[in-house]
Amino acid sequence: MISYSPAEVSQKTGFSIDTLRYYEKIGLLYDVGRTAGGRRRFDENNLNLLRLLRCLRDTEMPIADMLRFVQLLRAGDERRRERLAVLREHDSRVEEQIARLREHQRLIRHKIEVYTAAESTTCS
Amino acid sequence: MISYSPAEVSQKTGFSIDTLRYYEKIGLLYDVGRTAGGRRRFDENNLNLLRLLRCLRDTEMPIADMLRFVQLLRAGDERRRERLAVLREHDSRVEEQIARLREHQRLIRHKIEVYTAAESTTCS
DNA sequence: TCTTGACCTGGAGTCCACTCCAGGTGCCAC
DNA sequence: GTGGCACCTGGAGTGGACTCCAGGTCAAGA
Repeated sequence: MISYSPAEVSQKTGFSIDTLRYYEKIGLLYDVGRTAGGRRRFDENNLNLLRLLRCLRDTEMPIADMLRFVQLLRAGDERRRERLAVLREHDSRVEEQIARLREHQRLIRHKIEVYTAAESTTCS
Repeated sequence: MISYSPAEVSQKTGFSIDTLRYYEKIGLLYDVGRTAGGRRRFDENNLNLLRLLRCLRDTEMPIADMLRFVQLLRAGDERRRERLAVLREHDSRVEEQIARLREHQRLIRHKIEVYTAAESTTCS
């Protein structure tokens, strides 16, 4: 099976090597292989998990929640429903997040228009 | 002119009273009135600025950048173009942010389908 | 064989944006 | 005039998520 060095994984996932070590230490990342000399070797499974963690992280899921999710993952099929629930709930939070951003963008764009129209310094 | 107590402003803007004080201390919020006894009284200008700060904050603008923006605000009309530039640039970052969220949402939704379809525990 | 760069560990340090605290004062209703 | 709540200040503390460090090891090329 193909395996990857920390540097390669860092490059592929955008997590720093320190972060990879940190995630492994706290249990977010598991089943990471080692060479005889003790160096990490990451496989496709590790990479796929990291890609999912990247998504969850970038959509504001706190580490503690990701940890619970990973525990459900490791618990196997009997907790599939719970994993599903976590993701569904998170998905709707992402939806709200996007809506909020759009809302804020509206005001920012309004300000842009106002400044483009060259008015006074008051914050109207 | 109508003015508001810290508690009212906190309620209206969603910033805690401590945060209002903090923002004033670091210079994000300026020209806040006081009663004879030293209590803050906020006016419509303060409120409008806070509303804008809320948008910038919620769209991930760091405090340091907001501070630069506020300095441009206070500098008056001659720096209107720079304010405009800051907002335009930020607007496009918000756009990217939304795009990234959508992208991540796609993977999350894919996972949801996968789990709904009841498969193994590997992170595929 | 030697060098060099990537990697290892545990633990301390950093950064950001607040949030809390102690000790004191203002103000309004009763 | 007094009780009690909202508010004041400077400064210390917090939480989350890394990031850095010292001191050592591994491994591939010259």
